[in-house]
Amino acid sequence: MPEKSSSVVWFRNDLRIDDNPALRAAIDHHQPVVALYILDEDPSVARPHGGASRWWLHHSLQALDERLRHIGGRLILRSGSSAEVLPKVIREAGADAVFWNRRYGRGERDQDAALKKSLRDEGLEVTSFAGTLLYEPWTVTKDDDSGYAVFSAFWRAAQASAHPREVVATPRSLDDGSTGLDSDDVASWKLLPTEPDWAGGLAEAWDPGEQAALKRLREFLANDLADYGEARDRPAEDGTTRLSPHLRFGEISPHRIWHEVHESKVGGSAPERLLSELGWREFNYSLYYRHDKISEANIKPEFDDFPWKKPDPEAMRAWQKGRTGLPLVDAGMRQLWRTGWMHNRVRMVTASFLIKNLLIDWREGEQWFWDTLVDADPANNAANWQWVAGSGVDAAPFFRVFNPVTQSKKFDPAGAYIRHWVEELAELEAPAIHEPTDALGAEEYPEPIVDLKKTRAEALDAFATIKR
DNA sequence: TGAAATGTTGGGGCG
DNA sequence: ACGCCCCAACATTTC
Repeated sequence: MPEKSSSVVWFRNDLRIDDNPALRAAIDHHQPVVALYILDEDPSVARPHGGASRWWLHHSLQALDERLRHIGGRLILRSGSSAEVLPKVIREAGADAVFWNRRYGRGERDQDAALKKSLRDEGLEVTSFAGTLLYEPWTVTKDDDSGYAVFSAFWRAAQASAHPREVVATPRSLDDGSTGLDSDDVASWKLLPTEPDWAGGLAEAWDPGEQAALKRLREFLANDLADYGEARDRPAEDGTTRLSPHLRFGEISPHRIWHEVHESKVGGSAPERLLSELGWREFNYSLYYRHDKISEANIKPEFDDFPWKKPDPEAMRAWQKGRTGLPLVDAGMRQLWRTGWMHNRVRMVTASFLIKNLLIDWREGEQWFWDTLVDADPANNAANWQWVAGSGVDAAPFFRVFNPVTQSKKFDPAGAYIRHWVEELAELEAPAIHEPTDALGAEEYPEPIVDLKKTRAEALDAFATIKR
């Protein structure tokens, strides 16, 4: 072992140098430092990234490398099984310590635990940190150690349990320990689409990386937080934080957001409202922690008998491409396809439409979102789909069926969101645009592919068959 | 973080 | 002034 031994910081879902406890600990106590990211596509460890997420990951890794170079380091890229690659890099670097921020899926925890044990057995120092969640899922429990099944009780208990830790300072410099280590070229990972290259809209809409994330947070706090409570529901406005993909890849930490919201001068209920959205993220992770198969298995087992419609590729394709004839649904699905993101309210409407008007299994919708969302998150995406389906924990009751026309009149009254995303309807004015069926000028726009009233009734009948 | 059906109330038009 | 009807507005129930 070399005289001056180094440490490895294993980056996973924490692609930032700000408020990164693992990186901070390595720099403070164990220089020189090797920064490592491993592309491990073994599905038994973690769900492989979908297409839009791969695009984001490519740029996020480049951004992290830049940030590390800025402070004197660089990011080493390797691919393969983490269980083999991590020990290999440790040997090559002659490191005797490893630092990482924790992951929460079953396969991830198993892998991390096994690595921690085997590396410690070899005499290495291995330390893990809370970098991704405000509250570790095993710390927010009821008296019998089980997890909470109701969001409000969960969030109350979490907030009462402790304040989230302080943010740790952005390192100004590091002593790079990667000399002589090979790194893959990120381009060789082929994370970007080739043909067709559908990423143009993503590049227009997004700027991956922690600097853009911090900038957006500051802008939001200065300009948008005050009106968040109302504006967040109107998809035509930029009333939401749009931090979701940055959070997904850990380009910003929830701790950073939590503390800056608390320090903001904005009064009223908006700050609390925003924090409760972070709370839903924590809640979803606590469900994921206890239900590893959350994207595959109904949490409520009675939904296993739900009479979903036989596979209907035509309806599925109409939904995916935004050709359902329901303007708000189509606007949302096109925003998703073009930008890799959809406004939260419209996610609820489009999901409700797929599940309850088309009677298509929520898992098909969840998979589509997984492939097309830049913020596709193993906990949030699945838990939110189960929320809409009614099969989840503290989910919306199944009979809560969104009417896409009513929702559109209520939350996009002027039709600005629809007009922006559905070109065929761009000439239509407000009342007509919500139900353009016989409106003049709605060229080439499809008739609704289903009768809302009829399919709603059918969904309720279907649900009645699985009720005790 | 729902919508539709059903029930209730009260004001206004009208004979 | 009264009864009757209509209907909007709101409340409650149901899915």
